[in-house]
Amino acid sequence: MDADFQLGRPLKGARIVVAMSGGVDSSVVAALAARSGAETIGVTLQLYDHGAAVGARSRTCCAGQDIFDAKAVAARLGIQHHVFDYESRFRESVIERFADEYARGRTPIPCISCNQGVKFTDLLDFARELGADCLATGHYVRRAVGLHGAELRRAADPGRDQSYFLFATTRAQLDFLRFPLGDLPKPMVREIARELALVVADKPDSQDICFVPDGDYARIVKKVRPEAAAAGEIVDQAGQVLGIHQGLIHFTVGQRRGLEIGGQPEPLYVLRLEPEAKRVVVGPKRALAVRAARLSGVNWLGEAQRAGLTVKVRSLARPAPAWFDGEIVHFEAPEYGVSPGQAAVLYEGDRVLGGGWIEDTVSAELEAA
RNA sequence: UGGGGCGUCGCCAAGUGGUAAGGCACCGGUUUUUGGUACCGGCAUUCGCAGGUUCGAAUCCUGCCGCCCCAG
Repeated sequence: MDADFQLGRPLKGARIVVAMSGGVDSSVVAALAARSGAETIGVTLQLYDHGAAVGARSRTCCAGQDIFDAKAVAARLGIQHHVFDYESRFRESVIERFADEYARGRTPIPCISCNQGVKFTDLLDFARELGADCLATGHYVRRAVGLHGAELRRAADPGRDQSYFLFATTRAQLDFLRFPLGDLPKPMVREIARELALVVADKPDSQDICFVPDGDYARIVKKVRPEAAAAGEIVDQAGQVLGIHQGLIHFTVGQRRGLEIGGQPEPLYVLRLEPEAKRVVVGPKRALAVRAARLSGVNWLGEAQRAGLTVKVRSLARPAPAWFDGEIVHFEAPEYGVSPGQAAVLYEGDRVLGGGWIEDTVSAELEAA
């Protein structure tokens, strides 16, 4: 299987930089690049280090064993490989921002900060400096060239699509990026890895937040922003105190579990977080319905599309019908669990038009009342 | 210490002689490169305590303990 790197020039003599995380996906991208005939340079960023605590079987990326794996793959493929220490950069652009958001009562998406900053800014600039023709990554997303230039599209394998995490990719970045796995089903990627006998062929997929080894992200936030772990009241919409919580960091809008409030006729969900008062406001599911969301930091890759769009307010969700006026996304049917700090990503069919960060929402219940 | 009511899983709560519903919470799993959601599964050999009646009681009787309300 050969990949199309969309270079518009012969691959022989071209130079491709591959972002290698140490997982199967980016390893296969490196293999496809090497096989294309282009000069291939693998680059791995060391983003954090948990030391010996992180074993070979952990589902991480860009640390410890992963770097070792990336090196082994590069050696096997016979390509150059470089490792750069981006720990401090990652700490401030991803980890600290992650903690800050929680402290503000919002729910961050570190994977997008990481793509936006370290990967598509720092690493991309570095690839340019190397005189590369493109930077290839293992993201499951497609890049197509349309009438108006490069377009970002959902992956062919809907179960693997990662376009949600790439909404902030700018046109300039998209011009330089390539995603060779966007057309492939995951099983085929593993098959290629096995055929080439890459050591990472059967390595488990990374999941959860990469820099949180044990799933206890609250501990990380607490270390950076202790105030986010302060206890407070859990109140209903009328302000009646129903319970006590152990820190806003443990909650997000739409969350049901973890409130530890029993004796209710129906489940309670987090409606909003009030960081100044350290309060968690809860209510029934119907109170969670939202009809619109105001966005900030909008990145637009489309033309003048407004209506007939779909939007995803979380990574795992079927896109919902919506229209966008440039600042506010209007949902045609109520959405539930729309949390400030998360991303709203707009699509026209399979194409990613852009998106933005959710700042606040408009309740759908108010209108019904 | 007169009268009335109540005491069933962490919480709410069915069940008045036939061998403990349900909801909430909690736990586990599935899903998943964010947080969540959703779905599936688990969760009182025991009904305030001690006796008694009965083939059989959470349900009937007796006593005790605790709580609530009204009245002193």
